[in-house]
Amino acid sequence: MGRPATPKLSVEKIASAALGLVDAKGEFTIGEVAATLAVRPSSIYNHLSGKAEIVEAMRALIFQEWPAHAPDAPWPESLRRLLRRYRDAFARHPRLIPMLTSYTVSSPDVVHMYDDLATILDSAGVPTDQLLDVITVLDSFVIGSALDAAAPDQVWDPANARNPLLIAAIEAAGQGRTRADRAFELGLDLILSSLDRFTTEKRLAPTVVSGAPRQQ
Amino acid sequence: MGRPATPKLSVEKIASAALGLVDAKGEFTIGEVAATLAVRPSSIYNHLSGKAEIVEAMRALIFQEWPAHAPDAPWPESLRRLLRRYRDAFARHPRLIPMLTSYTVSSPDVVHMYDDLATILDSAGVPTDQLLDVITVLDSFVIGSALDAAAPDQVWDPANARNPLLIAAIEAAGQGRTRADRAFELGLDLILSSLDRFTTEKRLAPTVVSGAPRQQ
DNA sequence: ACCTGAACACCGTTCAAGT
DNA sequence: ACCTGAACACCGTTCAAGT
Repeated sequence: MGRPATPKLSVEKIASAALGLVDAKGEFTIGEVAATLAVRPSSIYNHLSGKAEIVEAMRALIFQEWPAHAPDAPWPESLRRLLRRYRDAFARHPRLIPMLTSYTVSSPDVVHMYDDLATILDSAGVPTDQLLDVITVLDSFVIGSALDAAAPDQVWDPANARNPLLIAAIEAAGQGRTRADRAFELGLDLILSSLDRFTTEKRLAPTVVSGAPRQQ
Repeated sequence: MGRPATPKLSVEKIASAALGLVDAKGEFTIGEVAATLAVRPSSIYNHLSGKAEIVEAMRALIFQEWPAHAPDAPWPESLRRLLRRYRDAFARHPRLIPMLTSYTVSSPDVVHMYDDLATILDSAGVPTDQLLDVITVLDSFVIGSALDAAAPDQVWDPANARNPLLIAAIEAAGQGRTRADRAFELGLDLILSSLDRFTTEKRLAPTVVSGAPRQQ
């Protein structure tokens, strides 16, 4: 029926509708997004060029308004806060995470955060030629932890284990988000305390830098 | 044409054909798998009940013949070897990784490895009620690192960065797998050295265990 | 500039028919 | 037991037509 006086759609409305569907059911189709917005599927293509672009718009949505770095805390605390906020941005939409695992790092929305990260690590004394490696380690841990938080509750089923030690460990640990959160904090402790210790020395893990031994 | 004298298909043949397609093009369709095996798409369903089961068969394929734990090395070395092997199992098929990120942990193929992991960590002195948290940390880091290794080469594009520190860091670091491998080894160093230090004390990061502070 | 309806190629899955 | 052909519902995408 021709174009309406005021547009019925926008990139944000589309991304937000898709995000609602993913949160609720773990997936989305163009048809469902269109139905949510009371529109025909082909209308979507006036605003975005395909499904992949909808996913990118969803990524932009959850990283929207990344707060500027407030550098007044000592670096371990700044770093800890940044990494928590980063993981939380993912963990608020657990079913979305698997859709974002391709080329996360290049997304322009996240670049701001890496800029902050670089500043903090530099102030911590990480040498320039190891800065990207440390960023990669932190990034890998955060994304892996977000995926872990996205996993269903019963992933750690004692029935799947054979080792009595593992069975006991599963029963001793909680379930769901509490377990995932606790593990994330432990990982932060392990990584940051090593960083703290190593940066007081001249460089990190010198034996490894020149060439890592591969496979046993 | 009815059934052949000897079956043309098997679960392994199907998984292997699909894996070849994913390695080559990053995705697969049932039709392509069927074509590769000179068979009609509907034939697949005599062996597997759908696309999701093909993915599970691919997971089983890459974890096939997980070697039994040889516990003669000191634990840090055993742990290092296990984690490298775990990551390599993924990293050999980088484009497959995003398909495996849902419910990784529950897969029966991987359980064997977690049994080994529990044994090693126990011998390292990790208390039972923290064993699963440590396993989760290691698992998150390995999976995050595998995803990083799967990322295309140009993810770290200096053009995307604004912070001069980050730009310098990107230029100082290499590209592609070498960079990813180096970062993985650094992460192992950071995590394992903390583990080593903390397990000589009575327990890991005691302040965090009872309840993690969330969001700044 | 933006919504619509019709049309397209393609995809996963089912199932009766065949040996 | 296992391959086939036909059929299905569904999906992403294109595009000329309408205002």
